[in-house]
Amino acid sequence: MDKAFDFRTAQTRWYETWEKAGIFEAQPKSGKQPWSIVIPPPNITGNLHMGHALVFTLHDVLTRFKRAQGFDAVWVPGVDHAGIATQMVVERQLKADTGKTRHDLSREEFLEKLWSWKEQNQGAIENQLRRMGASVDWTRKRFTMDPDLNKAVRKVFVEAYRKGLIYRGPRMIQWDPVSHTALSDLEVKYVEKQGKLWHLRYPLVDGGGSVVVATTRPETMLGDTAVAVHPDDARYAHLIGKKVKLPLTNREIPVVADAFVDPAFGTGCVKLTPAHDPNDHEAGKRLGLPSITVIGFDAKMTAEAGSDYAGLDRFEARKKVLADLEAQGFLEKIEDYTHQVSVSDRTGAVLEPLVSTQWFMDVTEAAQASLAAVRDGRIRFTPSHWESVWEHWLTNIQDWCISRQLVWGHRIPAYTCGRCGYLAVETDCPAMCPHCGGTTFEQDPDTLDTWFSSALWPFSVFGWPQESEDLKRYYPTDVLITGYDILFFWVARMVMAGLAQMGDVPFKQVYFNSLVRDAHGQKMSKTKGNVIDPVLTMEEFGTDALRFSLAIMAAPGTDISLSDSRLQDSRNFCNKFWNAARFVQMSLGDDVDLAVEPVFGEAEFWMASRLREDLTRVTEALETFRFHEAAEILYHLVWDDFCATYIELAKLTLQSGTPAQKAAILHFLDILLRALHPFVPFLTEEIHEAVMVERLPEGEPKLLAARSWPMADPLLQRTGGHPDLVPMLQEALTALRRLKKENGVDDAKRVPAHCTVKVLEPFADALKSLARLESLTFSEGGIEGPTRALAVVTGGAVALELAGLKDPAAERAKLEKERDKLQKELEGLRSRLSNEGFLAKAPAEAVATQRQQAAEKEARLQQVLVLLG
RNA sequence: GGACGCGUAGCUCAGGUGGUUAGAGCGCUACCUUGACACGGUAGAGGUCGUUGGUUCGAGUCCAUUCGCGUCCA
Repeated sequence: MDKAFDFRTAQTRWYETWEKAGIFEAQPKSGKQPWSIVIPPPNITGNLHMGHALVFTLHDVLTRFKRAQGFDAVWVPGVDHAGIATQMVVERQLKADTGKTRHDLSREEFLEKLWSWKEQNQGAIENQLRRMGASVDWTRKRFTMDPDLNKAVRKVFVEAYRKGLIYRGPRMIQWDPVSHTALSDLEVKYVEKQGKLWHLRYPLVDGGGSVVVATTRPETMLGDTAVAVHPDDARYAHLIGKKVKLPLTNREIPVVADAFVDPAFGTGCVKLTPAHDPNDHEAGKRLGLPSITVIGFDAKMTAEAGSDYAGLDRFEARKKVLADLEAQGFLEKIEDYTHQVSVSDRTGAVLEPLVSTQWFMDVTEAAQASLAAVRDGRIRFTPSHWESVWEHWLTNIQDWCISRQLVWGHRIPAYTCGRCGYLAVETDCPAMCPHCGGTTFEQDPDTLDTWFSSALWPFSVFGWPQESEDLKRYYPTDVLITGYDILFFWVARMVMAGLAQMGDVPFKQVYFNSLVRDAHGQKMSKTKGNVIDPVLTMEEFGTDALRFSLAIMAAPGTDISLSDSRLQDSRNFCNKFWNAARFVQMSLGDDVDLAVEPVFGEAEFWMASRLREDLTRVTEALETFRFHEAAEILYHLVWDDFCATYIELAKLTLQSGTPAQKAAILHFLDILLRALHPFVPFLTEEIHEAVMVERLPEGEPKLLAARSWPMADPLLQRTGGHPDLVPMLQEALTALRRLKKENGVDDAKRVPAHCTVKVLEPFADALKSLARLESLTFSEGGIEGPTRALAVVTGGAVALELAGLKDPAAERAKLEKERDKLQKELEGLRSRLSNEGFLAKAPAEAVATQRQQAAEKEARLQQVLVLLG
């Protein structure tokens, strides 16, 4: 083995081997208990970013863990067609390549471009998934627009339509005038902008003065159909029912009363533009006001806006309206004003609320069912506080606008008869119109919101609507791991769809992973330039180091601050483990293998107990999604217990021991390899090949990725020895080293030493070697002599013989200081133990702990007193 | 405006149902090229847990208040 772990070669070698061996494939016929998880399908436009790296790492840790535990574990991979994002990219490319827009192409031509782009780019994200080491079942790979998945989409759509849950009609929606499509409420983002609040004066028709309204969008005044005041607002009560003359038009509009008006905002009078504002739209419906559309789908003013404005862009129109109002004396005043502007989450375009005919889905019932599923625990969230967010959103849910004016996506299965106009909603185009017998149909040109197909993912990937074996076996899935940013977009819709179509939840657990931030806790963004690229990171530090860093920081509910120093630490950890394995390899001859029954000494009993305790905790941590805890336990188990303590103690045995004595360390390494593998698969497989493959018992898989979780290893069940001996040894060793350091003795200089902890006598050689002592004598009782440096340890004291000890008085002062400290601590413990409240109310366990503490302090204090004479 | 989250060593973070002298990694100090590892080893220093008040025998851990930061929803 090389002196250092070369991750570059390791991480390019193993993936293909694993894949070819079929280790990642589901085994539906195996008789094993199934365990399933589906990937949150990355966009085909996307490249691997740190968010993916985290999600995929956690998926893989869990999947490999479950597989090792003996489950038929399947992780289904796939990609999402990402409607708007993909179409934007391809449109941009089309423009760059040919100068054309999509409108210069026929639908079919444009679709062809989209598909060829998809074919070229899908591989990128898939290969990055491989580089991460993701143990997905490639034979079950899916794309959201695969024919089977399209069939699922059409079936769901048609059935919901027949139940009346999907309907088409005119409603106010958020319109993206750049992408030319409707959006759902969720795709709207509100950004704060510095704007103006313009106060406009509208004169009363009867000549009795005027009213002043305040607005952030003056161009919409051309579509005003009323002015509203609060019904209880005494200032304006006399105006209700009167009419005002709308400037720049020759229309007269009424002054109406409605409770939604906030008397404190602006002047307390608001203009109502039912065609261009959601609140005004609602008010307009309540009050029976007409709706005048003055801005069109192209974001330009319509003919309704009047000949002076028709054809102008909405922002141009704003300038002209303001200029005209000012010229005619209707502009009362202008204030600076910070307000929220709705923009497209995807394109950033300022949206226009417009009334438009779209397809909608009534999700009232589905929302209720989804609420119930979380309330009664059929689905559990980690962290659980997301349950309240879930409650809030689902109890205030609106119908979902599902149609998009895009080409890329699942085309809506609605067909209009060319002869009579009958609308047939069918999974396939009908041959004949049931109404008039016509045979020509035109399919609705629109496609469905991308999330409509994503919602079906947990069952469509398994072949639904076919009642496939996979579907029966792997649905519902066991866990969903995804970001909280798509709680509503995706998680909620999957739950709704799963309950509606399958009659069962799509997953039993949802783990919301954290956000990966930079070293200073800042959100990564291209504009800030603080993005850490996972691909580059894997090249610089290794895939295993990246995975381990992400896992050890993945505390539920807390964001991750990723830094080079953290990555270095993980890389160092990988190297540390590599070298421990290298040591084992170098120390063992061909006569030691895993078939050799190991003989245990004190150190081995101790190491076995450490493994037993910690692997129990790791197993539990993984089962409760406490990835950071599992990784940290393993880190210290490897570094502190195995490397720093056990290997050091084993060095003596390994020099002269029998094969049976040497076999222990091999078994321990084997257990650690299996436990670490889900986190650092490349490193461990590489070591496994170098050290274990030749030493495996008959019938054991040759690939670590196929081996079992080590909890059941018989070595872990062995108990015996003196459980505190090794920790006591460590304490004595540290004390001896400290005495050397404190007294300026060179590390390498060997000095005689003494120890009163009799039980450590069997470890005399180890102590001599590790503390670099010339000699070590044991006795019971006190230690005397002014030439000695002294230290109290559990069970006694240790001393160094120092002929030229500089300052015996200082040595004494040190002991006196320790005496005082112990006495003070004991005082605290005793006062607590004499507190009646504590004795009466604290649990017996807590009292016992305190008593034991006091006894230990007491014993230690006695030792100090003995040394002081 | 509503809801939620966060504020613990120089830095970045852990600290289920309250129970001793609050942990980790990095960084820092001193020493060490000792045959697994300098991507290493040895020994150390360093926080009283944002503020104030309360509950309790006992609070970083529960309640209230306040300040600062962040996210989501209107």
